[in-house]
Amino acid sequence: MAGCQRRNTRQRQMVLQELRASYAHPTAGEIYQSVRDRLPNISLGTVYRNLDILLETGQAIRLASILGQEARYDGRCEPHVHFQCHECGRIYDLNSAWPALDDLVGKTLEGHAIAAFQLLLHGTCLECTSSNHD
Amino acid sequence: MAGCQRRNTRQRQMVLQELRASYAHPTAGEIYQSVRDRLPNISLGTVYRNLDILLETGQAIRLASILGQEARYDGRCEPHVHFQCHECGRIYDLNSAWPALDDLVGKTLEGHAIAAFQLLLHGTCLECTSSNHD
DNA sequence: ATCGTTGCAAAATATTTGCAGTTGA
DNA sequence: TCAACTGCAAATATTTTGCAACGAT
Repeated sequence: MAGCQRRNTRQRQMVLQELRASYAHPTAGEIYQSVRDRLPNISLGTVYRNLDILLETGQAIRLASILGQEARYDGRCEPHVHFQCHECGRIYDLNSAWPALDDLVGKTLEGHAIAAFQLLLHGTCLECTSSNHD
Repeated sequence: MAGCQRRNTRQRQMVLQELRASYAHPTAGEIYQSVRDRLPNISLGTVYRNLDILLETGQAIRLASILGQEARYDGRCEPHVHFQCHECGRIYDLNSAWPALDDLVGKTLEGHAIAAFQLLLHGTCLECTSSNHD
């Protein structure tokens, strides 16, 4: 399956478009719901299969979430840092630069060759902090 | 459930003991298998319920895994860095110090208050690199 | 025409929960 | 005692897969 000639199907286009349009780091189920507006017959299985292909081809990233167990996906592929709020569960992209982390890629640490990283910060997000003051 | 008087049951003791004894960042199912050697009647539901309590009381950490979908748990609670091998899936503790990260805790970044972090590096581990050379 | 892809439904995997009985403090 | 806890089994949630039909190239 890995070295085959991929086809550019409408289903795959829509999943990728949804991933790129959403800043919400959607789950497979959320992508499924959104895409159904335009492709009412798409199935959840197809969403999962396309997400796997997008991961394989480097067009998406699978996010490990500390909270919950549903995987989340991100169409932004440059290494970057995420913040997850432990009150509302939302995941935010952080735009600060992390030179120390970027430099790690390609190096070896304690014998292990580092190919990529994921830094997930968590705490209380701006919106939840504000609403806690109400 | 959060503010109640916890009981120190044998089941909870065993789950915690297993977490602290294992460097393998076990899944709930793996903990269940190990604990069954000493408590043959323990149920998987009890393992999950006790893991939740240990997370709540700060005696364990739930690891976000990039690979796979099963949650992994760690009895080491100081913030530290993990490395996951994308060939064998194993998770290793890294013992290097990360002052820049430790300093983040308690600060605010882009409006979000940071309480903790999880840095997960991935790539090929020492063992897989060696066996690739066979 | 070929073969990657799809929809569907069932299976597999992972986690949570209701309940009646048990047990630690 | 008695509320927290347990085992069990059923329910939920999440992801994967088999298969026959479909459709991009």
